[in-house]
Amino acid sequence: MKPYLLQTVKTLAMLGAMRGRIDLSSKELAQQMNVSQQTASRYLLELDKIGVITRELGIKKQLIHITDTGIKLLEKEYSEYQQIFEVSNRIILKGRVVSGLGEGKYYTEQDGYKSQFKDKLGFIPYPGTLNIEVNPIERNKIRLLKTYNGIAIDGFKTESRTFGNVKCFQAMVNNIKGAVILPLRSHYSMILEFISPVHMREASRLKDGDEVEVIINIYNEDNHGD
Amino acid sequence: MKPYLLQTVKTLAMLGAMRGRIDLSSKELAQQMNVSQQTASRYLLELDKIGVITRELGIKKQLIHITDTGIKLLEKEYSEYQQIFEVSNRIILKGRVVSGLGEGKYYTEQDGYKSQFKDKLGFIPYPGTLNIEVNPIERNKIRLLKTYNGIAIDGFKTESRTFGNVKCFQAMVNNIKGAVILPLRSHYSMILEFISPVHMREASRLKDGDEVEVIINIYNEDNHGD
DNA sequence: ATTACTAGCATTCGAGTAC
DNA sequence: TGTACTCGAATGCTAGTAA
Repeated sequence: MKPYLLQTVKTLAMLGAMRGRIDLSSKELAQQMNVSQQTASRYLLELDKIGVITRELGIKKQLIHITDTGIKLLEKEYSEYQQIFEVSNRIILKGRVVSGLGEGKYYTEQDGYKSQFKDKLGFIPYPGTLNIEVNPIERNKIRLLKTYNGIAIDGFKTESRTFGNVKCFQAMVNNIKGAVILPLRSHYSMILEFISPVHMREASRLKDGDEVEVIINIYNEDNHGD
Repeated sequence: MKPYLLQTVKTLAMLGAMRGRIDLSSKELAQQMNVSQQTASRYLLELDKIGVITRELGIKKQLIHITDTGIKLLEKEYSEYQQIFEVSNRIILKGRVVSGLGEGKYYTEQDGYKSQFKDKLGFIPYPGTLNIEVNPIERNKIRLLKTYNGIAIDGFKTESRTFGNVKCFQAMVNNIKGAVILPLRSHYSMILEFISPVHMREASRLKDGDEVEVIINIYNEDNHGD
């Protein structure tokens, strides 16, 4: 979608073309958008061609109506602005399912962690984590996520070794509730580890390379750490 | 504002550049926007030039942050989408009662305004205005409000000075009918001034810091100004 | 009145490439 | 790696104008 066409549909919507047909000449649209009459005319032709609006040419102006395709376009744009301004208590990011080294299973089976997961998250995770390689462009969101306190899971010691502190955030993948786990001290990683009461790869039919959306709950904005 | 630049700022905002600096290369932005690296680089240069973003060039990527100017741009766009989807003949917003500088009393006592209030609003306001500091998250609604014509109150001159044009909207606070007043030419303000036939602080037992809801009547959608 | 074509100018694009 | 310049091609713009 060309940006100027999107702006045109938006302008039409603001003039009421989403709710019904509006009487509009290319000259009027041109004035509204600060372009020439010819350009406005071309915009309308292009939008018509790609099925975003319907037109009926009258003897004078034209009757313009935004189609469902056009409405979907606007809704998508609107929801993106909502994400920018309103949905600040959660972070949404996309990534791909990848295979880990089996470490996730080892960690989630430790009683020291398991009991805390049950107490603080309300579920005992299925052994193993779903590793999600976050889309490179969204790694800034991981950095942002790390500034929130989240749910603290304390480290502990066993006879053989030490397990470090981690923090969790309630999260959702493919409509299944769970949590993402972040090690407190770690190098910068683009892999998110997701745990849930069920076996994700089975319940959600996920395999390596599948793209998933992770919705992470960060509770509130005052929850900043560090 | 060129449409493609607006889209660029929106993309940056979705990547978190409104909340803080984000690490981003022109190549990554290019992928996100489906343009070439060169074009993305130019977009960033243009946005920097017009003061919409700030950049810090690092050894690798660049640190990008959206300025207040850029945020205002996005807010304007967002409020226009709200207008499209939230069809309503009124704007509801919340704020807190704050103290003014006594100016409200001075203005509401001017005969030049008083007579027009009586004619056009149907009441003579109690001397003084109830100043309401609008909840920051709802400041976009004020911008939206400003795009409506409202009820025009003409400016006038006295021997000593000039009083500017203002516009009003019928409004309600704590179930008491009155109007909000907006100066026609003014910098961006988060303070709404509410007038009514009665002394609001007394009739409604309001004091500084109290939260109030303001319901503003904008009549109809064709009532746009400018 | 309109819409919208054509022609030519202006802007924008991306490949190549310097740094 | 990066950023960002040059420059030819592609796209977009408007004036003139036909219908």
